[in-house]
Amino acid sequence: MQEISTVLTPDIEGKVVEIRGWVYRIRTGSKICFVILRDASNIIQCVGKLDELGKEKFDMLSSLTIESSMEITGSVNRDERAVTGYELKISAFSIYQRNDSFPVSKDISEEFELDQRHLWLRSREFNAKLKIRATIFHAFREFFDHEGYYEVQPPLMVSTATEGGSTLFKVPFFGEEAFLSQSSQFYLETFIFSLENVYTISPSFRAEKSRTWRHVTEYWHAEGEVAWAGNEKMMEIEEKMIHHIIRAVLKKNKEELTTLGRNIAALEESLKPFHRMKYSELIEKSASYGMPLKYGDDLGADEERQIMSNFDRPLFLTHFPEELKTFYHRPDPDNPGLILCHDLLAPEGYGEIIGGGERIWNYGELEGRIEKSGLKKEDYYWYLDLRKYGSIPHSGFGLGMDRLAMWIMHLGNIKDAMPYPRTIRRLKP
RNA sequence: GCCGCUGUAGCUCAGUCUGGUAGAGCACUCGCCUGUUAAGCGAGCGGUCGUCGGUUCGAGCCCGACCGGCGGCGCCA
Repeated sequence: MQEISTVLTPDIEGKVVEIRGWVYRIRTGSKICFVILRDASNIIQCVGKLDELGKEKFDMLSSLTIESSMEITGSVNRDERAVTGYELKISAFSIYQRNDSFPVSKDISEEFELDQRHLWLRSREFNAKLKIRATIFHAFREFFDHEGYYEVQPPLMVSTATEGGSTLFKVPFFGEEAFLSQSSQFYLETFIFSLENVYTISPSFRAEKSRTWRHVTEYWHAEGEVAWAGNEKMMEIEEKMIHHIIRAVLKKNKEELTTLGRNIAALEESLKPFHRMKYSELIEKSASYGMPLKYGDDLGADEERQIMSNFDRPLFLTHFPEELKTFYHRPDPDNPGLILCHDLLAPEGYGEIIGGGERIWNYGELEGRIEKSGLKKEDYYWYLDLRKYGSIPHSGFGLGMDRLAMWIMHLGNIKDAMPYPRTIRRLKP
């Protein structure tokens, strides 16, 4: 038994092989039948003929349905007429299951496709997406492991919010009220006092009633926290990390990128050094980017999309005004009113994929910012404790893995970049 | 929370303006076809037109209410 991809090579030509998988397409004539078989690796056209199989076997073969599972034995030949260049001449086959007609066919709406996601995962398109996602997740871990970071596991049921404004999912918790984590940042900060450099990939949940192309209520959040690092250092690390991920995808998934119609040259542009710009500089140049902004304006989806249509690779935007960022960001001692933070905006109109920066490490300063934000000090006692016992300068970041995947695959909606997206109206399948 | 759109066969849609008893393609079943490429040709199967109420001799179509769904913005990753 072998993978279909290993059959599609010149040295197998003329040999007899056994393959197994699912019927991807079937076309029948009265004396000839084409079964295109699919497995995890690829597809191959198999041909069965009446005079070679006999009537009983031939009828059994030609009455198969799309997605029926089977195994096939036959000899392989090069054939320009076959989709993947090789054809298997069927000498024997056995059927695991002949199913009824498959619900997913051509002419399906986006909504129906989402209802049938559990079946749609089998499509060549989603097969390619899942392979690319696997590479992205693996490459992220590989990068930080190689750099000597430790992967840690923060809790997902928590008692406090990280971002002030975000809405939290409530969960009953033995008579108390718990929330699903919207970011592991604060917990990651606790780990650095033991391990110094840490990262995690874990789900984050946001109960906002968002209906946009880049928001979902459950997403994979890759976060890192680095002891002794400043904003500049943090950006250097992130740039290397993104470069590593893109290089891995280009190395392992060229075929899948092609299946998805991704412009590979455009993606390769992002292997070059990223652009860097201060918020104030962006405001000055905003008119020339076709999106005039004034100082103090925040960047919405339309603004980011318009600005990033001017860039061929990612842009680090730094030094935002204090009012635009949440309480834990560290103000710049050299530039009053500005924050030592960065957003990484993806090119080709994709916008924000990372938010990060230096964290306030002075106790009094953090205490003041918590109070100013109208939050209760008691809820954050453990977070404040970190600034009480051996506090150090440190930075961190949060990366939306699904947004990164959406950009790398050049998709129009985050829901198409993940297998089971959760939105305000979707909890199934 | 705000703005826009939508609901007819298993799926994708037409029919609604101009009211007269339900259509196409795909899927499925049967038949034909010895090289198909989301094959083709012929026949068949398939619908309480989102729900409730109203107008009318007559409502998929007009009016009202309700329910469901989609897209976009804000929020951010």
